[in-house]
Amino acid sequence: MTPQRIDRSVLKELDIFATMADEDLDAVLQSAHTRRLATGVSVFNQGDPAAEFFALLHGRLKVTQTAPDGQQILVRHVHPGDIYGIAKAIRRSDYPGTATAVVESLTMVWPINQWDFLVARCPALAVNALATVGARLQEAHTRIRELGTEGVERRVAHALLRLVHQAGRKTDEGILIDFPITRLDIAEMTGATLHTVSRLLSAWEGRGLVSSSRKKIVVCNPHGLVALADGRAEQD
Amino acid sequence: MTPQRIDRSVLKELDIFATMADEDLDAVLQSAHTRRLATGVSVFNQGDPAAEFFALLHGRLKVTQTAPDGQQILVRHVHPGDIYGIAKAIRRSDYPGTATAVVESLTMVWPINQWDFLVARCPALAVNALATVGARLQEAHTRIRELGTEGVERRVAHALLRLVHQAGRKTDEGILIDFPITRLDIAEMTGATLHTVSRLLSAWEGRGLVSSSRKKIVVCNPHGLVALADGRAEQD
DNA sequence: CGGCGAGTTTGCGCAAGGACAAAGATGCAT
DNA sequence: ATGCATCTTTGTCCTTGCGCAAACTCGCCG
Repeated sequence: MTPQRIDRSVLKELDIFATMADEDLDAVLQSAHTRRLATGVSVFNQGDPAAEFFALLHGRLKVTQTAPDGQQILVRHVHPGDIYGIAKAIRRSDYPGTATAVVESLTMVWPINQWDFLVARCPALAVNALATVGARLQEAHTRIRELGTEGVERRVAHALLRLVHQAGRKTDEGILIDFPITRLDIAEMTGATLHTVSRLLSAWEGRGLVSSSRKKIVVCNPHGLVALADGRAEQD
Repeated sequence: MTPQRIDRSVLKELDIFATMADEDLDAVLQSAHTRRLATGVSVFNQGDPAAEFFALLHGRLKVTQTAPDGQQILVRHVHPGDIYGIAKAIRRSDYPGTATAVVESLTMVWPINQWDFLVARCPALAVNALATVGARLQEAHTRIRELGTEGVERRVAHALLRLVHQAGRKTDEGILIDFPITRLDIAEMTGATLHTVSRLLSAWEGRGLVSSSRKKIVVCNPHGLVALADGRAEQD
């Protein structure tokens, strides 16, 4: 499938471009192209020279980071409308993580040198990017606090609620996390082992809080999960 | 002591203003004033409406964040030359944490409404702030990785090395962390208890890695500490 | 349609480090 | 000078959740 024509209106969906004038949007479109991503394919790898930056149009990505000793964490998921891979904006010359499609996805791509050009032309871009990165920083601090002060059960509950917030879709059994996610993914998000996550989900399933199967999680009782996350013991 | 006259040259020391033209610097100075902070005094408190933003000239601050359940973490230290409290830049109307002077300090202060004004006048400000926040985000991810995958000993070793990097001063016994810091502070930086931190420092002191006393830590053998942080067992 | 690989479940034992407790140092304040 | 608040050390016990091991299930690919 050949890269398709993208319309200005698509860009306006992206927070980062939302405040830009039409002619600036056209300039942004000029230098962009799109790329299809099959499930499991990586957009960039940790350590690669940062040659491009991106915005996700459809699908989902996960961003992981691996330590020298091989230990891996899941940094965040990328959802439609998010920009990502903006290493240049934070003055890195390489990507600090690896971005991988967890479902078939479609992304916009810009050559990295366009960043400075676009920012010069439209300073609001830097301001918007600052807000985006700031929001990520706050979420990171929240995770640090959880990792430092809460037990595994509460951390996993928080992570699940965050996923519900980011990618929840109502169904008749409850709220579905609307992309494939494994026990290992959740373990890497929460600093647990996949074994512990599996045990927790089994226990919760028994209590009717969630309903899960292979790569799929439905939260049946969000209220109960919030109680768990807040550390209030569940009482039936 | 009355607020003293600040010179342009002072601003140029701050990363965030480093690239600005002289007349812009003067505009920045116009709206600024300075404030002395006695040890233990807070500059702003978590949840306060964000009315000002700041840059530290002398001294040290610590930024803490407290969860609803009272659990606290130490988010970071603020060093001379850092800007902080820029809630507005990341579109928050309140401060997400509390900043407290750990030694007598001197800070610059701007009314928050100056932020938009200054950014409009000098877009480089947003670009520089983006780089600063980006660097903090990367550090936060590193901490998340450590918290999720490493044991307490390695985490404390990493935290200590980071402190050495940020505020190390050579002395003849080794590298001194150049501001008062308690076991509890380190515990709140690493997700440990002050008891465990105390035990670790005692053990390390026995091995000649560090030398510590009340609110004071000297790293005697940085190389050995790096070995610990990397998870390579120490062999004498 | 059968096999294989990725993902999941579950059991068991153990170790890291937290909880609790109490005593000891240090230095500031009056 | 002395007393108190803050910070630190150390001991003992006990829980959390990880390590290891093994079986099981699902769905896809040939």
